[in-house]
Amino acid sequence: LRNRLVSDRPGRSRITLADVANYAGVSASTASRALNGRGELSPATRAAVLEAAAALRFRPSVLARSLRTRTTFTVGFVVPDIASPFYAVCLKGAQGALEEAGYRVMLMDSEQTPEGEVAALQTLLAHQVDGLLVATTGLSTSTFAAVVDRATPCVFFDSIVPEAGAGSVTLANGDGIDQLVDHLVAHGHLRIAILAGPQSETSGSERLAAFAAATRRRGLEQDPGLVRSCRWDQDDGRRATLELLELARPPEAVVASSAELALGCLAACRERGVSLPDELALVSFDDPYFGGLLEPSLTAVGYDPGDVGRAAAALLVEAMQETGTGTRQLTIPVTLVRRRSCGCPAGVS
Amino acid sequence: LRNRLVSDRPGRSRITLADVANYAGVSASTASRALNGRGELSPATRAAVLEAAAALRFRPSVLARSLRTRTTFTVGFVVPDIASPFYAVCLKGAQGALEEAGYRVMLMDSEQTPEGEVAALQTLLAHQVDGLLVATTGLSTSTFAAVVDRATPCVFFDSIVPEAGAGSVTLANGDGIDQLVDHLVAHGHLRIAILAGPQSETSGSERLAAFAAATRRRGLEQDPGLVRSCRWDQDDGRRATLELLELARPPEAVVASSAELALGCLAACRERGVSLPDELALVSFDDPYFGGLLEPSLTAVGYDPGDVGRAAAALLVEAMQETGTGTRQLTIPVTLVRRRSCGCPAGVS
DNA sequence: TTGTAAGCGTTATCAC
DNA sequence: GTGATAACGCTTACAA
Repeated sequence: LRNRLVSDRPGRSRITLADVANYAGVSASTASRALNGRGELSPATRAAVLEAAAALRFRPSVLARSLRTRTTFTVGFVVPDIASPFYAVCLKGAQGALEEAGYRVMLMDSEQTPEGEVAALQTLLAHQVDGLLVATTGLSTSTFAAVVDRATPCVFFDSIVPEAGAGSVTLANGDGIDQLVDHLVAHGHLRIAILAGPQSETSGSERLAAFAAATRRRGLEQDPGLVRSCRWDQDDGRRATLELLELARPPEAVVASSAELALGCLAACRERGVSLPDELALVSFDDPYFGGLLEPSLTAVGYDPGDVGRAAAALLVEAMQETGTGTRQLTIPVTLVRRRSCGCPAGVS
Repeated sequence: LRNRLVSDRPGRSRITLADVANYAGVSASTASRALNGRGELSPATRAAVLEAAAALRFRPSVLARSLRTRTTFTVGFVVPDIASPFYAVCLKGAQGALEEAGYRVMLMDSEQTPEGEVAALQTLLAHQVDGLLVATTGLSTSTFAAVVDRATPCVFFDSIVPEAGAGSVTLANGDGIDQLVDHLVAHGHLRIAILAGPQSETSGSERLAAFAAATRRRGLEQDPGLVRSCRWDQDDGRRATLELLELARPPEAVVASSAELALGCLAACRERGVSLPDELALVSFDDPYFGGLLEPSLTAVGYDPGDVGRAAAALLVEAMQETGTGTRQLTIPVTLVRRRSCGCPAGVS
């Protein structure tokens, strides 16, 4: 095992396994085995290779390895809008869990459109990602199937494609809305409006459906004018609230389907001089981290979006490792945080 | 050019260029040329290849291509905490600009530690990213140089490594702090404290330095006890504020170096029953999107973090395409938004 | 225990 | 114009 000089590498950009092997005086395959701890080989050779690799500061080419092994240890992450705190925190949770399992994440933003989402999935598949984590904007089962082959496991979170993927993680949308409506009823409200999100997304439609069911069950007023479906953005919430306030008979209370929509509602009320919670009660699905510092402080059902990301990542890792496990559905629970926007006195929570 | 039957593909996972060539009745090299529009070839062959590719739903292997061409069209994005709205929005801006230029982004979270950052950079380099976008936690020039080879262009944003990289994008930290201090002085405050961020990061140290210079220039009180350096988290801001409030002579006003720190200050004041802005004035570097809805609404210098990401991405794309351009420094301007936490009357802005 | 050789799916350099 | 052929840097039978 003589260390050959590491000469004749003119401008060659990268140190390769061959260089290491050469330096250690062994063949490339032996070097590979030593580095990966596969196969039996003499402690001496192993040590020599390891030393060579260290001396040369060898960094294996992930590309070459992936091409050969047909696995990239990369997962694709697709969300409608990464600037949204919810998705950003999901991403952080997922990234942490994936990193721990040895996976890297490639991020794509679908810009809230199905076309963007399809493009994102195609790009990711062209990169041969080992798995997919997606919060869909509402792809159909058939569209999804046409784009993503069965071989690449996919876990949906927040918003799902029916009968597709290796699993899904969603929030307890129904339970959360129930708690919100119940709480408003406890405050004596009978005429409650909802700021609903996009109906193409699971969390939009499930929350609206739960609202309809809950208000019916409670015998509350059923006025179609009280249901406003819009996108998740703050300004959409603002506009929808403005419309509600202009109704001949405005609502007594509003359920916002997300923190952004609640903020929009707050903004609209401030604009119109409507005082919360006296003239209008407000509760929200999503408890933003500054919820307690708003005026009035926000009553909401909360949860940790990081849990959603972590759970989805865990499911995906499982699906990527064990082949052909049945699809699993997880639900992340939510809990009510009572503050002042609903009409509760200060200092309750 | 007879279309050969596409048979004998048993369980072969992927459709390759060879399949397309075979289907079109040409060689792999011709197929490659047709698909990439390189070299001259007869319109008929080109059409045949394109048709074959479409018929077979051919998706070239990015891996193989990258291995061969030595370019991945992937850039690495490293931030201390992707759950932070600032970085999330930067990411979105950068991602959009990069996507447009044909690049994908691989995300790494350094978890606010130098070790995490080094590991992230190494992973990214092992993936042969074409470029790097990093918000450093404060790596030294030498550490950075030891990890990242000169061949991979790197653009820093928000926080930089001195004398390294192909460029940088920072906020107008000095100007922003000046505006904040000037405004508090205009309100008549002489004893002003600062909630400073980590001094290892550019935006932490520049803001503190600017604060020291501005207060000195204005002849304000220079009390070391009024300077609190901590991490960016809300709870750190809360704790630091609590300490300030317990001083024998508490400050009349506070400059928070970030939105998170301002929220922490708000929380601390609420806890202690200190009323803003009467007992303590507060201004902040960073205008969070809900700044107008807080109680009191927050006076702050604002900017669009997306601009930071977009600018950094533009610089990087330039650096990746033209070789050896000199390093460029960009500064994103900030503007003062007057609301109520500073002592201004309602409805100013 | 170690080496040889084939191959992963492309692109590039030559000939023809 | 088009087709062999040789890399790109790695892993893995199969031999030795």
